[in-house]
Amino acid sequence: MQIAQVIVDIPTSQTNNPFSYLIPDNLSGQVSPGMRVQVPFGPRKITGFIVAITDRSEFQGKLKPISSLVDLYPVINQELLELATWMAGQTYSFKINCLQTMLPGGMRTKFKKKLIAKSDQIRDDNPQIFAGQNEVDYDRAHYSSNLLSQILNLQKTDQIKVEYELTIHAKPVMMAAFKRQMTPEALKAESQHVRSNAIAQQHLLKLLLDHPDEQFLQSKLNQKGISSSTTRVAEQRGWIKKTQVRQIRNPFLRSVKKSQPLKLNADQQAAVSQINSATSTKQNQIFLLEGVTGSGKTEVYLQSIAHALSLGRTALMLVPEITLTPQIVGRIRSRFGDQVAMLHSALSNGERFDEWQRINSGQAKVVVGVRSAVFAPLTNLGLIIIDEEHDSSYKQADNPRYQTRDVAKWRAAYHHCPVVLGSATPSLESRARAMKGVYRLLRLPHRINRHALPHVSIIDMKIEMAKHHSALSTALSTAISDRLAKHEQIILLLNRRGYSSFLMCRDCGYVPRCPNCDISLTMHKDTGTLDCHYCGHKEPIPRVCPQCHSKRIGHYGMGSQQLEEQVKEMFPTARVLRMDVDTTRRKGSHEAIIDKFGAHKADILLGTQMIAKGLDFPEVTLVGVLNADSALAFPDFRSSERTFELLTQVSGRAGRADKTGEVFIQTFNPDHYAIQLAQTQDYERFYATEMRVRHDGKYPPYYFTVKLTGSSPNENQTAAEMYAILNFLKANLSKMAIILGPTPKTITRINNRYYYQIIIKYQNEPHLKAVLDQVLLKSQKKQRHGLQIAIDNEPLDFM
DNA sequence: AGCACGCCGACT
DNA sequence: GTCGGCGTGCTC
Repeated sequence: MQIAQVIVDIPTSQTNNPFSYLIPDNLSGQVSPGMRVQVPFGPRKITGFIVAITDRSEFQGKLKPISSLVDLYPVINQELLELATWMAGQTYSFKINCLQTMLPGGMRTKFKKKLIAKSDQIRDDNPQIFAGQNEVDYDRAHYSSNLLSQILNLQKTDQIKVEYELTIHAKPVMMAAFKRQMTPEALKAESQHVRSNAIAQQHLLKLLLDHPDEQFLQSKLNQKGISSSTTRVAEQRGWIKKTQVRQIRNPFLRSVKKSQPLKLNADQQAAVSQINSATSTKQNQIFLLEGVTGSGKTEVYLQSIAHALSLGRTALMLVPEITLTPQIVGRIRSRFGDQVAMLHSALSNGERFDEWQRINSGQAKVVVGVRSAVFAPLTNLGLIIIDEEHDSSYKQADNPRYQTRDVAKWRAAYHHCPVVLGSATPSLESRARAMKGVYRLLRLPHRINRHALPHVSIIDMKIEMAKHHSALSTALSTAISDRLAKHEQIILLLNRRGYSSFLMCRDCGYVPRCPNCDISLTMHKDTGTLDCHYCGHKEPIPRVCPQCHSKRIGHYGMGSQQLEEQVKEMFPTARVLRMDVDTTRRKGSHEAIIDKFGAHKADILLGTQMIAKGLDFPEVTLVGVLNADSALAFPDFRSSERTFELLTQVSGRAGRADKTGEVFIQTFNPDHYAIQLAQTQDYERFYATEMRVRHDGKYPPYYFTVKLTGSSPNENQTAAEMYAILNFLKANLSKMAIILGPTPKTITRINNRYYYQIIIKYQNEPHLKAVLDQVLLKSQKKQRHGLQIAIDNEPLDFM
């Protein structure tokens, strides 16, 4: 007897091990590992993933059979099944969550529970439940406890039936298609009978006679003026036969011209040949490709991918979330054409599903995508590239909290292929590994065509603010006027959305705060609301101070909206474009703004971080960073690294073509090393300085770290539980482990939950994994009291 | 997750 | 005496 081992869709530690189910005769031979199935689980039906098929089970009790199949083919291959097991352990999360993360959104299953009255009498006797319908959706939240017990009773007395309806959002698009049914002779005869003014019918007959073996899509026929009503008539008369054809949605909006490999300089050539030789010899080598902006990293990627393809293998290229702009995808597609699949968050569920299908079926050989694309079901991988490897979007913020780099390394080890980590400003972790020889360092120290780096000036805003209260320093506004006069373009960067403006009463100092979170509300002039960026709470902007009724309540701080207004006021003739979370929310608007600015239909582009990365505008000769320190102000050990990265990156935006660029960095900390060293783009000295800071502070990469966050609606309970965990950790870890906390988080209350955290820093703790697994297990029992524990292995920040 | 079983307070 | 509160454990 064949038995399926199933990871069921119930996120608890008890279900981290598979449950055994019998494979019924009617399904035998059809099931294989990686398929999803519907199984009985207690009184309910749920979905699960088959992870193995065995001929015996450890389980002593009676086995139930699988109810039905969700998939007709495996959606998770053997490699990814193994990866899920590793990842669950690595990230302290449940296997089921890892498996689900690997599938494109929209392929996830949802159950709808339905109540069905067994007779009209029963329906009419229970109007509160059925409201005259024979079948209703069951929604627990909508029923009173009285009604719930009533439903339970009806169920026990077998008067109603409960059904579980499975829904999957992503479905293939089917399109009607038609094939000739009659012989050409018969069709000719038909055309005699058709009225001469039935133009569409005549047209269709002619098409069928001219192309007797073609399959006509309805969409194609529509273009020729043959509507579905015509085809319906034709079908009735037996001219044609209707079938359904699967359509692949095409997320690539524009076609691209084919491009040829560029000539490499010596450094690029050296990098490409080392990577290619690792691919050829199936070496699981990790490369750190360090190259300043404009040094031609992308061409190295492209030629390494080409080599992997030439060996009949596939390639995966990962890019940061906001970088996946048409500019980059276009370059990849122009080289590799339709072999490229793209996976990113701007795709609709349907588009993502279709792209995933093209990968799973082996049609697509190159995948370009964001974080989650690291799970692309490519087989026979020959190369994995992670561009801008230091980028924070590679770490998933919620469960499973995986680091894309680590998943990529696991997959590369599985496939015996190289990984290329590329960056102008590598993370300290990666660079330190390269120095130790764990990774191989490849360098591209020169800008292509020997363009000079832009001239960077640092402006001390302490001095500026003593003179005036404008967001733009005198030097920067003079430079803007100058560029506007020369018809050159300008980028203004406002660091961080959180720096946006808030409301304050000038008489009593009252600041409106979120009722659910410990944070002040942010002003949004366009919607006329005060918003909380943590829980989404919104309220209207008050005209008078709610506390002292003064009318002198106004905004403080500088958001991108205010900046836009100020810039327009100062330079009334300039065409200004703003790009931030608010203006790019709509699908395609990000692209539209980039296109517009690229076509020089605007003079000034202002916005947040998202304009700093990956964009290439040759006409930009001036970049202004308005508040370089706001990242520095964060109470976190990575804030210097973040600041240096950002400043280096934006500076690279200026003067890429034949015009030399100029960069102004406005700051209140002109002497800070992250700002000083960004001025000269001196990564080497930054690395050395920052490593010393990390060493002295016992931070990564010198120490490994784990962050434990506990939260509950009751602050005292949260604190008490975290102290209990602290004691448990102290008792079970070595004396060498550094345990910090518990401390309330920077924003202690979010959505009426109180957050406390413990940080563990360690160099060698062989039992850590086992100890933390126990913490997690114990906390499961306490979850009923509202306590939640999250374990973040190697967190990006300590906040 | 959700449902059943089990042990203590206010009701016909 | 019982109905029902929700605290605990299990689901192949």
